[in-house]
Amino acid sequence: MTKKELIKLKAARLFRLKGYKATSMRDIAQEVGMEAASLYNHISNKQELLAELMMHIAEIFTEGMENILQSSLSPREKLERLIGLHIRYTVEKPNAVAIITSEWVHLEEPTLKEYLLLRNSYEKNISKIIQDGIAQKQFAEVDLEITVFSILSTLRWLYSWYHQQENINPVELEQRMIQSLLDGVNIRN
Amino acid sequence: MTKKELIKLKAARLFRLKGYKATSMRDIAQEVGMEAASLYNHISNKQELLAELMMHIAEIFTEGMENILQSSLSPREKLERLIGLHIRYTVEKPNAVAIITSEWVHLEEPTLKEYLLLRNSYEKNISKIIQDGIAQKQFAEVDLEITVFSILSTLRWLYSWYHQQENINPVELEQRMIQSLLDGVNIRN
DNA sequence: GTCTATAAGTCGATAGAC
DNA sequence: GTCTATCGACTTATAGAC
Repeated sequence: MTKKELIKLKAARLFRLKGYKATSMRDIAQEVGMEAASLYNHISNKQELLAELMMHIAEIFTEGMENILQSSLSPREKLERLIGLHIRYTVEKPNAVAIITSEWVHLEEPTLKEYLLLRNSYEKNISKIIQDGIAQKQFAEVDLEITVFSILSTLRWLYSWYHQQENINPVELEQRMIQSLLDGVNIRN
Repeated sequence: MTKKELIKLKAARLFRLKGYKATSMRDIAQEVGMEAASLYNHISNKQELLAELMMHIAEIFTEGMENILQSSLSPREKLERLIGLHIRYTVEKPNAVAIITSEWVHLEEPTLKEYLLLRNSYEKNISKIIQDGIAQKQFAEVDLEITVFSILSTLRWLYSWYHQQENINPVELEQRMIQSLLDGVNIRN
């Protein structure tokens, strides 16, 4: 791991715990074990840290979504994969997931615009999957807007719930979440 | 409206838009139409603004919950009332609802402890309602933890979705949300 | 009750020695 | 590549004139 990667790792944890604005370069430096001035030999400024952390995880989710969309899975299976995607990265990179959910307001232009573009298209893609599922009669005729919002809220804020659950198995969690979220969407028998 | 109420009103909007840490006393003063120093004739410090805004809305939700619990409604009706409660205050006080959801991390002790106490008991009460509904066979045997988390996520983050919907009728929204959230919980026919 | 002036501290970021 | 020293701007909050 390079020094820059270490700095980003420590910054991510602090941004998550205290928020971007409340985290100082001195805070980050202390975690890394150097003086604040030395950070600037590895990064150009504080905003760069936020931008790189955010765009990296945003691109991971975007790629995950593209893989799901390009597959020949059914809408139900696509939704299951999407839930799996969120659980995997919530467990693997909880800090990054927390930051992308809560700290994006502190992004400056032009990165803010780039992020919002990815975010919008991500939401539209979820909407499309559910719409397809309804059209193919795999899902009940639910309220599209509210269902998308509800699923997205649950997936986005999973990190805040997950980190206080200690002995939970990610694989088991995935099964429980799939069942819980899809039973509200799934066609009744 | 007193000057203090006006200050809290303007502060709430800025805390929501920019976050507590990124909002300066000068920002608030400018919105109110006075100098930053003059604010201190009406409030004692910045943290007091956050604490009063947060605890006021927290108590509103706590009282709403108590009214629901003390009623003789069925679990399903209680959950419907709870959804109505969140929609009402999301529409009436979107800034306060946003702040309680996103800015509570910046609360200082002892208010932080008080807030977390209310928050914990609120979550336990939702859990109790759903548990009762399952016991009375009004709800399906859903995964309790995940269902509570999912409903709470959806209700808490409603403000972020609502403020970008322009022509939505709160009464209609309530019906749509009740249907959407409860169909995932409700027993299948 | 509002203002100007300012205290006392923190912020992000840079300069330059080593 | 890390340090010390420091700049200049900004922060919350107070003192005191009016």
